[in-house]
Amino acid sequence: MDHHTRAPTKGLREGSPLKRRAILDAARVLFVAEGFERTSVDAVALRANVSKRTVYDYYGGKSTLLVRVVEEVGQALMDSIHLAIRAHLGDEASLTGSRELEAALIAFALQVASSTIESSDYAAFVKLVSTEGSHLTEMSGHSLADAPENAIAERLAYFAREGLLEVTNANRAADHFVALSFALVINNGGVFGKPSVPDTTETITEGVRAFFRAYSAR
Amino acid sequence: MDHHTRAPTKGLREGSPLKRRAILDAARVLFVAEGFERTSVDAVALRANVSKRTVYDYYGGKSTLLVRVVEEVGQALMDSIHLAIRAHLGDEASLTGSRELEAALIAFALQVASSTIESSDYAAFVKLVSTEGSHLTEMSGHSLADAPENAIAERLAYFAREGLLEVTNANRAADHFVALSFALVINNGGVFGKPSVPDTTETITEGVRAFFRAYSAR
DNA sequence: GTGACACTACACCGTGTAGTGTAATAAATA
DNA sequence: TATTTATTACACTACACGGTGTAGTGTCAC
Repeated sequence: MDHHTRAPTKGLREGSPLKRRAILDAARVLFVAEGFERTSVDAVALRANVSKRTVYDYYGGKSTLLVRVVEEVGQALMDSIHLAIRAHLGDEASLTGSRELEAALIAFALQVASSTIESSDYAAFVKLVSTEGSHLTEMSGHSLADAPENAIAERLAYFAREGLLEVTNANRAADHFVALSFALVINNGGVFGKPSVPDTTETITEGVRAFFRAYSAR
Repeated sequence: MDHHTRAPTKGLREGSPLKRRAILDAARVLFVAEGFERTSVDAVALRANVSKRTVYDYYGGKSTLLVRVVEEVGQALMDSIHLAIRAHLGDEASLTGSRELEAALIAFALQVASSTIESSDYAAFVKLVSTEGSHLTEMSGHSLADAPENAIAERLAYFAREGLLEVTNANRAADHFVALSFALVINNGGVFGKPSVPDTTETITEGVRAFFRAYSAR
């Protein structure tokens, strides 16, 4: 894993890793909870038990703080997905039958959902990115956007090659998979912000089942 | 800023319907394009060719303006959906075969998408609501949230009764329908804000096809 | 001690912006 | 024409917030 190693802005202080963490954590929580615009730098400093000046000395300003937060959470999501793929959808997995594959897909989606989405209001974070994303033109890791879906698409193509799925367009299939599982959990029950909060496990399970009905090789 | 929030119908001026429209239209366009926070009341007044004072005389303030905009667009969406349902999924429609139903579902989704979603960046509007929605606790018409999905669920249940679909939970099926069609168009290609902009028609068509594969009675 | 450094506390600036008060003016109405 | 009403133009308040400069304090190494 390559780290920054770069000088994005000048005259920043290195400081203690603990304070860096505290600031970044505070920023993430507040951005997610209140939104980027509504979160003041003072509030971040207060929550991190750090002076406002230190926030500016560590990170260059509010916008860079947002960039760092997005980078970090995006990376966490990607790691989580790759981990879950290795755990349930790897090449060596003995997914010989249709039932096994369905179960594996469900397990995969459940693991990703529980490890990242549910924790710390990941849902709100995605909204944050898609909303405040206009401030993120300078995202170093655009990999954030494509990587997850690409990874899933690659696996689906693999299972298609194995004769377990019927997939003509892997990327679209991946979009459908995400739409039926994670997306449903994130914006709860549809695009029109419903208030109902059904069981995440059930939502994911049924979503993946529907995906499987649509894409399994008969 | 924690003052009042209470003066919905008190001391407001009636004024001319034209100016009301102009103000509301300007607010809608700017809120959608720039976001609620980033839009100043001055900008709204400027765009509506009206003095800022008039904006405050007509509507009570910025937040009420947002509420009115959300109410209106939500209503437009609902009307559009009901219209499309009547046009393609009505009881009297001669949907005897499986192929006809699939085609009708596609036509329905395409009509809703083209009449509301594409026009005037409805996508951005949905994001606006889901983001600034915390300011909308006092939404008079909560019908905005439930109605669309409920209407779709009702139709799906009907087709299930007719033996054309296999649906155990109509509401969940409706969620899946929306997720595979409108939601995919709105947040383009997945939850992780992809930059790609494929054809809306193709996205909708393929999404509904996938839905049909998952829910058609074999 | 002395210096180098990290950090805080705090005052401060500039700016953007919600919201109000009011005088002047245009338009409708009597 | 006189009066009332709608609307504008504009000044003005209040305030939140991003960002900076700086004085002072604690800490550690030499």
